Amino acid sequence: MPVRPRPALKPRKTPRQARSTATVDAIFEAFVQVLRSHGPRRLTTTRVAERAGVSVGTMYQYFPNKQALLRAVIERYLGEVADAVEEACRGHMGRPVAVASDALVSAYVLAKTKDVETSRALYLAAAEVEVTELVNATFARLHEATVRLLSSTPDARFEPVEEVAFFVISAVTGATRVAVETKSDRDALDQFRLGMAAMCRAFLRDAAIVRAGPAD
Amino acid sequence: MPVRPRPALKPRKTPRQARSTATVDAIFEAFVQVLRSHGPRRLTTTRVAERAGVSVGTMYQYFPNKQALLRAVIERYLGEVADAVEEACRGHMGRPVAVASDALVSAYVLAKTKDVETSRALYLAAAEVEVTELVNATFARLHEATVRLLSSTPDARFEPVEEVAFFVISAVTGATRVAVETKSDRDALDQFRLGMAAMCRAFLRDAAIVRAGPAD
Amino acid sequence: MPVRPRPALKPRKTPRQARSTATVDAIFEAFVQVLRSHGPRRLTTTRVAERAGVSVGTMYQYFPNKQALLRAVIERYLGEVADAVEEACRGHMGRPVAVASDALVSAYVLAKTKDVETSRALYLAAAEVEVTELVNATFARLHEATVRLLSSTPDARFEPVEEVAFFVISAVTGATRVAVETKSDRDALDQFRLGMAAMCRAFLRDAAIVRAGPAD
Amino acid sequence: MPVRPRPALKPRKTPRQARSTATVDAIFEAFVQVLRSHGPRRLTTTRVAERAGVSVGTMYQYFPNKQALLRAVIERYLGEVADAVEEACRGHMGRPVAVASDALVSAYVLAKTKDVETSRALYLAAAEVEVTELVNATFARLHEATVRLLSSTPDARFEPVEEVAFFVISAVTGATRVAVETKSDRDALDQFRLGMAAMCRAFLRDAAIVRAGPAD
DNA sequence: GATGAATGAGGCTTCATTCAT
DNA sequence: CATGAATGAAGCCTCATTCAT
Repeated sequence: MPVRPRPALKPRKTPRQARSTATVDAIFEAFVQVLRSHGPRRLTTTRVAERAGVSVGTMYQYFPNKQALLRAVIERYLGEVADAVEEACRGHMGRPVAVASDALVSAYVLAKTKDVETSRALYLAAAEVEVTELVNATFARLHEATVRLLSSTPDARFEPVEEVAFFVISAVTGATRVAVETKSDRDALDQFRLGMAAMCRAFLRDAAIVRAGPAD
Repeated sequence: MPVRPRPALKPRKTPRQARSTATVDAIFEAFVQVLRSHGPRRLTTTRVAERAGVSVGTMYQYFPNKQALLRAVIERYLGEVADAVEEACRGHMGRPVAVASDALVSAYVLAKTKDVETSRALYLAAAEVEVTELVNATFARLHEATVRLLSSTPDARFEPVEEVAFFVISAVTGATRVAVETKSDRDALDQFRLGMAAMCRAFLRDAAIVRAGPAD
Repeated sequence: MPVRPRPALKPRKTPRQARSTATVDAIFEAFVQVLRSHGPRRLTTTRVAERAGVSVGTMYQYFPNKQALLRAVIERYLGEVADAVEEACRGHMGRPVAVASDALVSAYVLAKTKDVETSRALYLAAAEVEVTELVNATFARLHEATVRLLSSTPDARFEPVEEVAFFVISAVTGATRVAVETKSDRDALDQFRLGMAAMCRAFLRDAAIVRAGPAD
Repeated sequence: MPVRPRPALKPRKTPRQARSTATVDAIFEAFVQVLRSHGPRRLTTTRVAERAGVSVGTMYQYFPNKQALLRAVIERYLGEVADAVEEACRGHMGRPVAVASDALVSAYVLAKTKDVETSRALYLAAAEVEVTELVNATFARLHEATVRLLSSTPDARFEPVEEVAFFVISAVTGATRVAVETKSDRDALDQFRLGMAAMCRAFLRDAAIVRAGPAD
């Protein structure tokens, strides 16, 4: 499995930045809206372009084909999520397990939950085969960050840390998916976040090999 | 067959049971195979019929349209999974939390893991809007069974059970999805099952309000 | 609109073959007509299907794509031409150069000239890259047949036959193309045929190394 | 520049001659290159402009549409060929048939053969309906020049000279096309030229009505 | 019943041409 | 004037569904 993010799918051209950024944003936004309102099978290039307020031709100037558009949308979205998690991990290296775990879970859930509707829509799009590698690569990023984080905790050691990290990430990403597809209101989602954090904390406490304290 | 009434999509006819059962089975099997080999977008009615060894016309005798076929396949599959979980729950009512939890998790993971390729394929098909309700209904069945199970444990009480159950089911189903999409070999999946069980056990131990023992 | 002729109350003699043959013929005919009336660039699958009286879908059941259709049309046409020439060659092995030459030229020109409009149209289609190999292969067949024919003449020998044959075939096919694109009426074309025969006769007489007669 | 008036498609503007000539040349060159590398169907205005190093907009300043560009390219090319042949004819008026014939054939074949790749490419482009008239007009120029040449030979007379000329031109142009599409290396093409000259000489010797010599 | 050829709407993509900058 | 982004008609092809045999 490829581990690192694919740089791929640049827009075909890079015209005046301002305009093109706006256009690309509009297309991304339209993509999500159409996905939401019509479902993945009725997500057509024409509909996206129309919704974005540009012609198909224009859209094809930015994305060489539908697949590329799909990948670009997913890539940006997953990239943001992974960025948020990585930053949280970097910011909590060396902290106690419970703190680090909470930070990790919170970062992920918040990122996914910031705009539930979008997250929900993109889960559907992520089922397409041409995007599997992107999903896997993102999972790998999350996994790696978690491994690093868990390796840095002063109060516990995990063995094998890769496996423990896999459980944490699987459970968090998987459960969050269910939550996003199930709940819409802020409160419920916040509550989910706290609950999920508790679950991971519990699991990690259990899985930990307690590190000998310096004293005694 | 699932316990609860199926709301929709009966075959149009019910002739000689033996033959029609065989045909429907062949179609279901073909559906999954085509899904696996061609992906959800190239899953066409013609291809499924061809693979199943019947004509499209015949297939339309059993399923009024492609959507109905999709729903029937997903329904049967999810039904089996939910059946397995419900049975496990029924079989472990009144047992200690740890035992009950392990049984629940194992039942689910085993059901999903019995035929990984099929499970993996159907995750893709389940992204279609027309099966969302089915997925939700199944989730509800799992949730309900879990609530019942957790309410029956003699050694612990959960408050609110619904929420605790939600976490367990979310984590288990979500993480299993990740595992199914990530791992293929039996050993890894068995190991995943044990790990997941451990995670839930830990969470439930933590979440439990210890019940007063009979003595005192 | 469906093409199907009402079979009336006759014994169904012609099951599948008849219908598909008729359809393929109709498509070929339509192809040529559209080519004639719209030119190669406006030769679209839709237009051909429409003209043939079938739906695009039906056309795609017979030909997997436009290219395949193009090749099939050209292949059938060039095949007939090459067949005619080969037969003429076979039928004149061992005859004197002048006779053999005339037979060869006549056979080719007649084949190309039988239906000038079609020949003219197909010259346009033959410019497409995906058909070059077919054209070359046909040229090779003609060349080979000519080589055999010229090698069999009792009254002359050619050295190297391959080259002499190349000139004959190049001139005949090339000039015929010009004639077909230039003239339409039977008389002019017949006259062209005779003139071309004369030209080749003259060339071959000149190129020949006279064979020693048996006597004297 | 050709002798006879060009009927169509002047550039829209005629500004600083130097620059526009250079631009037009670049466009023509690009046209041929794109034709060669992408084939006639993928010969797009954008690609040509890009290859020529100008913007599409600029190209449309010189040629009102793609068709006009196509015609201009073909016109220039065919014009050069016809010019070469006409000049050869003018230069050999009154010479003996064999000499005149050789000059004619050589001039044509050399012109077509000077840059085989270009000639080959342009044969493809010439299949478009909108250049038929150009091709015919060029053929007419060649035919006329040949008629004049054959009418000037002191040692032979042809009857009807138009028809004889038609055969010669048809065979030469047609066979040359085959040669250009078949052979690439200089030697083979030179050999073809000599062979073709021989063929025409033979034909004309045969077709000639010998002119009474001055004596007797 | 069973069959599968036929249908045609609709999806993706290209490219000649225009026009605001 | 030159530029090249934007346009959208039109091309190719797929596939769910029907219906005559």
